[in-house]
Amino acid sequence: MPPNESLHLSVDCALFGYDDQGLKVLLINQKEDTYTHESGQPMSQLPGDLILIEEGLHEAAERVLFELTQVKGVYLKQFHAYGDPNRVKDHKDRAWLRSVRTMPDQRVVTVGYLGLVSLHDYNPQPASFAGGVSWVDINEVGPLAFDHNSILNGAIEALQNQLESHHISFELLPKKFTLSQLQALYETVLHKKFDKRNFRKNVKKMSHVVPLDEKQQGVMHKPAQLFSFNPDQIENE
Amino acid sequence: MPPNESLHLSVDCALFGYDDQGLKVLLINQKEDTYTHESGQPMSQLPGDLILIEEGLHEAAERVLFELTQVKGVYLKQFHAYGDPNRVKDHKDRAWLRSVRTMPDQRVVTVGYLGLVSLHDYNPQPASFAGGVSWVDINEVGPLAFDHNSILNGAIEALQNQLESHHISFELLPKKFTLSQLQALYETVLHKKFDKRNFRKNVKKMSHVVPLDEKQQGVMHKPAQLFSFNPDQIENE
DNA sequence: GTGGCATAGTGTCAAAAGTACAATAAAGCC
DNA sequence: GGCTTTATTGTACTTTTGACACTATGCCAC
Repeated sequence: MPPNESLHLSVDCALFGYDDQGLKVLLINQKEDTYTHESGQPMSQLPGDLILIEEGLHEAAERVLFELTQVKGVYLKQFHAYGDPNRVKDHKDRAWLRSVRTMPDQRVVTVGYLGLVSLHDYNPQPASFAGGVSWVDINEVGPLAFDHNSILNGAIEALQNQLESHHISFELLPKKFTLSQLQALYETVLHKKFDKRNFRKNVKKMSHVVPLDEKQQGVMHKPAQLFSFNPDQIENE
Repeated sequence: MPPNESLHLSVDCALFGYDDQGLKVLLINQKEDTYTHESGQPMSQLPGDLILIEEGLHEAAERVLFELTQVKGVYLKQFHAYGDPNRVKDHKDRAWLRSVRTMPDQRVVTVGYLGLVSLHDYNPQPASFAGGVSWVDINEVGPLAFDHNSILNGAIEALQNQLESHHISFELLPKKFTLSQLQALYETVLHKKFDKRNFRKNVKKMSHVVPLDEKQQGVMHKPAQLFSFNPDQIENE
């Protein structure tokens, strides 16, 4: 009667990091010699883990990220569940699964979480992570383990959809930022150019973006005014 | 090492039906005498079931709905996964779980699916369903089992968000419909009034809403022109 | 067959939002 | 002081949105 007595559930996190060099995603490289592409390059994957029996989904995603980055309090949001019965049955993934799981043949359903961090203020260096973890530019992600390319694409789509509607851009920027930085973020994430004057006109209508009495320092050009986000101010918008 | 050896996974479906009387959701009443509210009213819930071990999530949702309504091919879309470790631990739900599950104490994570059917053309009568199934107006849904009220709210929100962006209104209307019906649908789902002339102006810009050479019949007033959706036409919009 | 009833159908004007576009200002460097 | 680099600002035009009220057509009752 319990038809899925031995089904496993995991979370996979697409953690996006942003800085002036662009939008990146955190990937893990497996060190197993056997777990490589045909070229011999190590296989990368999104950080993820089976959830613990007493742990909520969101909690599980927080744990996975904390174990890798030692960072707490990052923005995290569920975006989709992936449950194809064959999603962990691909030949390329079998050897590695056998080496790390006690039940490598179990079906695994996974819930995808989207995470956001700024790489400006505090930079969670790959060096501080468990070995084999790195930030990879979103445009340079190769083939990943399992169905992680699909999951990543789902995450990117969710990020794009939410950027404008959910006031989450500040999760990717330093606490104090310039309007040019904000514009560059929008252009990077949405793959689209904005007119500078029109963009600034729109920002001035957002009451949660507040100008500071402070200017950029140490740049060899006219310093820009700094702004910050005031999350309390997100009302009538 | 398998930390969730005995975790269960289910799907729950919020199937919405629409007709001139409004937007309704399909609910199941349990017949167990012990599974009631304090008032003695039977407890209602969203249709759902544990997924089978070789079955995809979407497939599982289709199966659950087919078993209840005998209808295939309804629009179905995943919207959120619910994984609170205590979501099936509430006192009110225990007795019923013990009566239908071999492992009633197992944690159950569920994936919510949103379904849409038109109650105009073909009406899946509750009578044709397994006993105790009924359409309940969306504004008259009482307390449901487990966390099904949250799930239903999530489904309503997803429906509202997708109505405008995803061209799904035709899933809720008869194949041939009037513009007044379309407008009433929007007003019901979005809880918002629209101006008749402006609404029609906008519809005329949607190339996938095509006018037919046919008029309403059997009404005791000026018959309206009929329209239909052409899904192929969904391009540049 | 006329008058009443119910819903269908239609256009204009003003306000708001969006879009295209270029010159001046301020800081660091040499 | 002149050069380089990025910041900052406004205007004219177009498009979209929003408010608003009367005529048309079919059925029914009398």
